[in-house]
Amino acid sequence: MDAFFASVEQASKPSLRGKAVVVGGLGPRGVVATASYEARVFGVHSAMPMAQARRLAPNAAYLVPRFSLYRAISEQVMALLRELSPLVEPLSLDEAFVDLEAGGAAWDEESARRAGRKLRADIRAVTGLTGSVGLAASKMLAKIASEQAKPDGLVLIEPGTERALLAPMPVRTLPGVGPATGDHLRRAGITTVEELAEAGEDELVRLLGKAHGHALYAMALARDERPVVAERETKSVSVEDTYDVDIHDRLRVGLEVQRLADRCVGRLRGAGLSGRTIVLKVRRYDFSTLTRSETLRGPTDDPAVIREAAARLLDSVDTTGGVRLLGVGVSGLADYTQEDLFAQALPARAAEAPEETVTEAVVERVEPVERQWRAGQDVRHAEYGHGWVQGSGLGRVTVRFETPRSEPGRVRTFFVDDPALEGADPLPLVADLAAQGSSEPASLPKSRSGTVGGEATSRP
DNA sequence: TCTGGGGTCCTGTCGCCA
DNA sequence: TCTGTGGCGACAGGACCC
Repeated sequence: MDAFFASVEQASKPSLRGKAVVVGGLGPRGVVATASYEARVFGVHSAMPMAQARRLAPNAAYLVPRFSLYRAISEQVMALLRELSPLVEPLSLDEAFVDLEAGGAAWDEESARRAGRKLRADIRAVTGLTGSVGLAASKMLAKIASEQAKPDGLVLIEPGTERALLAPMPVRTLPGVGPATGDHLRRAGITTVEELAEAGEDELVRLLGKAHGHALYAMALARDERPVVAERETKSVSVEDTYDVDIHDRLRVGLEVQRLADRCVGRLRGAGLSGRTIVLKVRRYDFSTLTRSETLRGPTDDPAVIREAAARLLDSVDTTGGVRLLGVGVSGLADYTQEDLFAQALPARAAEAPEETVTEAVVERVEPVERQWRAGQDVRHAEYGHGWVQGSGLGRVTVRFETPRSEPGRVRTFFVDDPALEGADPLPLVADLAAQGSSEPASLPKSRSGTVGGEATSRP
């Protein structure tokens, strides 16, 4: 999908179409998640600190991400991809590999192009958004093709032309070559894919290590045999928070770690998982990051156990000077717990000690009660109808009243505690055919499994 | 300029054990 | 009994991706 988060916001907010839109964290330490193509003209791009983006594009619209909406749209697109093939590998909310051959959707160049064109049309019809398609004989090449196809295009890499195509490209084009590897290679005099291939496998292994060296040499020769894998097991679950201001108070640090442990357990349980290894992550005032981990004898999803482990790990960390980020994670996952095993062995004991208050403790902490209006949030006003928060401050909130299928709307300002104003669910971007003629208001699918797609591979 | 959040994978080191 | 070696799990850090 092209500039996915920003495109969704433009589709749901008519007044933002054709304008610079930046989606990301709006706090003092936020970064850009996605910038619309109009914002990219100013030099704004993903992962850039928000403060810098605001200097480059002061007149852009700055919005917080609405993940539940993106997820719902992602699921619609993933469903379209699964119509093409059972082998769909989601990479993120807005990208996926599809093995067209396995689904019988394509067997040569022409059929692949046809499938790609139809997919793009279907995505537009179902979501109102544009997606780009890269067609090639391997995942690496399909990915490169889809990058070339953006925005709103389709690129097919013809078999036999791969090496010639890759040769002049910068090494950074290849997946897995980031800033560090790119620098490393540049210092060794390697800047293009051709030079990578010429360097030879042994030299690359010497420079980058075994796994990376072999993999990169293969990619430089356009060799990539990795299959499209539909089901991937989760390996870890984690939550982390960056604080607007560094935390110095050791007591507060401890409390935050407990809170994060509870949130992590909430996620773990939500996924029906438990884990053996507890990981504490601390980013200090100077951005140095350290992790401490502890492996238990068996997997657990018990908040008390995970809180205690996280607290022990914190004991071994020096936080003088302040911390800017804390995180708690669990890995070594299983879909059962050590307690389950005990329960099987001792059914009588399990019955006499019913699950105590731990679950409540986890649930209770989730929702803050305070009323907050965040830029981009959907709202409904008793008199003016559906709109979105354009900004808030000084006890006022500014709302623009418009819907995905209306004309750009008017702006009105209210007191933040105006009783006529309430939070609302996002409206669908495209007229929902199923809901038309029914008394139910149109709404997005709440649960369907899957995620969004961009790349497709085929072996013509 | 001042760096999010959620992941995956790889490497080096250390201690234990056969 | 002593020494060497290799495998392996745990742990910490780093690179990368979206």
